[in-house]
Amino acid sequence: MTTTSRAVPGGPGRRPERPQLTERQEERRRRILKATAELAGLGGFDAVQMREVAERAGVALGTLYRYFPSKVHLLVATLQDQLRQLQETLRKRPPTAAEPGARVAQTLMRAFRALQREPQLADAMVRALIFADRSVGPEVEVASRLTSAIILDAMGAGGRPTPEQLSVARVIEHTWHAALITWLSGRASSAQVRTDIETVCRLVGAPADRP
Amino acid sequence: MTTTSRAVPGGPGRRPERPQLTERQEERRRRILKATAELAGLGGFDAVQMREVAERAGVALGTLYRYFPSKVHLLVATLQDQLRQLQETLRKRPPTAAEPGARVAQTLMRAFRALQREPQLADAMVRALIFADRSVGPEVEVASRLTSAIILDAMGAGGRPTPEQLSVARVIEHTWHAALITWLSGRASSAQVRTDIETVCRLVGAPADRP
DNA sequence: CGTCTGCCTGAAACTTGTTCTAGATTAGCG
DNA sequence: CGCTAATCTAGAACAAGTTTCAGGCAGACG
Repeated sequence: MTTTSRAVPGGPGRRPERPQLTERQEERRRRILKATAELAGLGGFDAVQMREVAERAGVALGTLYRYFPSKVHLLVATLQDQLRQLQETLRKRPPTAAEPGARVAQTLMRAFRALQREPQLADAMVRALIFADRSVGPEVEVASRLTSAIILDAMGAGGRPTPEQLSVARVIEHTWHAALITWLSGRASSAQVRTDIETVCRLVGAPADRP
Repeated sequence: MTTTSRAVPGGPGRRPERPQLTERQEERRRRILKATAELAGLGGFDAVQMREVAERAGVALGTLYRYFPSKVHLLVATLQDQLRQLQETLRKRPPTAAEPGARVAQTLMRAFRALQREPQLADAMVRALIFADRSVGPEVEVASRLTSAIILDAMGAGGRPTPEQLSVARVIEHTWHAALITWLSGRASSAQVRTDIETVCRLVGAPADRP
């Protein structure tokens, strides 16, 4: 048993994230993520069962685990996908409000409406994100960075945000996640979520350049 | 199979929370929670294994499940215990700062230091809290209410808080939970947690009577 | 073309949360 | 005390995440 360092498709190469993937491998990966999103959309976190994902994606169970080392990894990767899509959409149609705080609120409410259309998918992704332990650290970090970037963009702090702006964005991101959790677990209405989002955006002001 | 409504010790009686419990039963319940806290303190969420808890508590597995219908229920009950203890402590030594925001920050930092002493226990309880699904709704609600009460107390809104104060407390509670999560999953340092707490308390001001 | 290495498959095994069953114990109660 | 229903115990059984293993296939390289 030498230092095998079993070559995971998802990456021994450290930096290049996901190094060179064969065409067929890229294809497999896509099928896995598609199957995951389908099942998640159907029944949430619990409905994403690894055997079922593997079957739908037409890969062996072992292969699924080679691409994504755990169910949480798989779902966080799915979240990354969705966040990137959202980022695309926002780039095309940015929020229109004048105040930074209002723009952030507008952006998050848009995202929230999208999640409301697929509450089960939202459940799967968010639960995975917050349940993730240290072993998923890097992947969660990527998702978190995407979220922060979306918020900072809405704040108008696109390029080089100040430390203060970063702190504010963190607080907003935290509130966003926690509000989603309470909504998903049925302890808060969607109206309550809206209130929470508006409250935090209003209170912290999401200032673009305030000293 | 009639409408058995299997009489769980934890309560068919709805309101009285946990109705009349025999001495022996109360004793069992204590042993279970003790074993849970021990295991959790040792290795966090994953180390709390139902068989092991049952064995340490000296009860059968079936009994454990009769008292706490799932691992998450068990850990949320443990959290409730700890929160009540914290509340006691705070009643004896309330925060000293003059500003409401500062008092909240002081209170939360005190709680955070306590958690830092038992990071694994914190891991188990917090992960359970946020991972809880609808079936744990009532228990999570209790824990959430305890947390809110602690924050509102620190704000000086003890008796009858205004809607604005409730919103603010919600945002603070959300940030608190989310900050803990990022700390527990190793994506934020304890210094970062302190910053987040101070940021949200400062930004929202935790106003005691502001219109 | 043949071989070699690494990826993929199918299937079984293992782990841990959860459920179920049969029998022993206990708590209430007449 | 003796009866009844509820509770507890020991242990098997089941479900889903994860690991492992033997063998097949494919592309790289000589």
